[in-house]
Amino acid sequence: MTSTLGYAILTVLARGPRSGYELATAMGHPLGYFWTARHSQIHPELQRLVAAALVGFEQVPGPGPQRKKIYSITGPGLAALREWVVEPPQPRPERDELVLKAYAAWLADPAELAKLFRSRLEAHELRLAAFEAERAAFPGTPGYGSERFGEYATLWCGIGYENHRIAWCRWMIDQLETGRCPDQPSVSLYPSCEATKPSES
Amino acid sequence: MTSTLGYAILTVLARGPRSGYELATAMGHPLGYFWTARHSQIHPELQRLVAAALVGFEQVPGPGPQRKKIYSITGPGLAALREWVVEPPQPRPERDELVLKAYAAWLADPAELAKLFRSRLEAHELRLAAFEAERAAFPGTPGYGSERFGEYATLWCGIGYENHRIAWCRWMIDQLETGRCPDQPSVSLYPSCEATKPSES
DNA sequence: GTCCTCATGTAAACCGTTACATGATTTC
DNA sequence: GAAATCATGTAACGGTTTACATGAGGAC
Repeated sequence: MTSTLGYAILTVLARGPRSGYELATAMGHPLGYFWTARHSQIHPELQRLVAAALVGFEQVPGPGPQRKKIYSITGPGLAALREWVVEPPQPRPERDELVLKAYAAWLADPAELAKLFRSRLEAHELRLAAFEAERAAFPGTPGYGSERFGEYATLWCGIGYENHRIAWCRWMIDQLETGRCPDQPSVSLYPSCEATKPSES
Repeated sequence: MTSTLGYAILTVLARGPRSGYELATAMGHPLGYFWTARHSQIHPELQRLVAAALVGFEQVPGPGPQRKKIYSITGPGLAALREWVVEPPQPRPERDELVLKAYAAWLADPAELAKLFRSRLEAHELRLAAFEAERAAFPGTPGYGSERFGEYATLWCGIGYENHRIAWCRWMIDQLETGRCPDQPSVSLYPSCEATKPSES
């Protein structure tokens, strides 16, 4: 029983031996799009994985008196990873601040909020373009037994997600820019002296 | 400067006064789809919000010697909330265990993994149906000045997300069930005695 | 009488981020 | 010589979950 971070590390190590530093940089691309960790989290976790014999390491003398450790997955580590992959993930609570802001949109200045969503839209469009370019680099769909299948599958997911977000941002911007503003409900404030409060628009 | 949880609470309180208990249950539906918190987190946060004068409360004697507190948003609280809504959200690192498992799919038994994705697909289809039913209950698109616009906008986002997930799960299942399994790359194990290791399929 | 809902809190543990701390190698 | 990169760790802090703790009211 390891934490999900442990399995994320094992997932990378199954692709080949890495140093702690390389693992930390691997948490950037493409892994960083669905799992991240800083080196300050990775090094202690590696120590735990070594203690659990899921991972081993070799001291590699780099140029000079460098104490570089190259970690590899062990047989038991690979077995644990294989088991974990097909287990249902424990549901994590969703926390999406942008959606929360959308939920509170009725309180905001629509022009200001549209500006925020336009900037988010741009970011999603940029990321989509990068993902599309990456997918174009694949000759075809890799088979599931191939290491590259994972990359392709997560890329597929990322492209779908970005498209969904782009559509939503566009819809939000459209609503905020061209939408009518029919009813302005009241906010009941504390101290509860005034029952209704007209909008300051 | 409050935490996002504080703004989530203010977002709910802007819709009307609530007790701490009601706030905790409000973190179920629909808020729970994009922000959650337990009562053990809500009560201390309410104390902080009261200390910051963003929120006030009235002791309401329920039936019997009940010490129930009804919280309301204050003028400064509403002002802070309005400012927060249009500020760009700080980017949170994505952590999606299912996508991580997809990244490690090449190690797994495809039939077992397909089973997992079928169960996830079912869950997304159920949630989509619930969302669609909710959207059908709206007479039309609420204007952005309406309190209900937030509900509609987040529902829109949720429906788009579920559709995206459903498409991805279906693609994954299709790949795992009908896909070919051409190349089986090796895993370099520790101790590094064997360079290649054929698959146990 | 027992269980469920309403109601409010605290404490311990865990996960993750930021900051602190060190030091060699390479590039400009 | 300064800065960037490679390299490994620890400490403090903040946010979140789980568990502990209590108690009234209503339904069965």
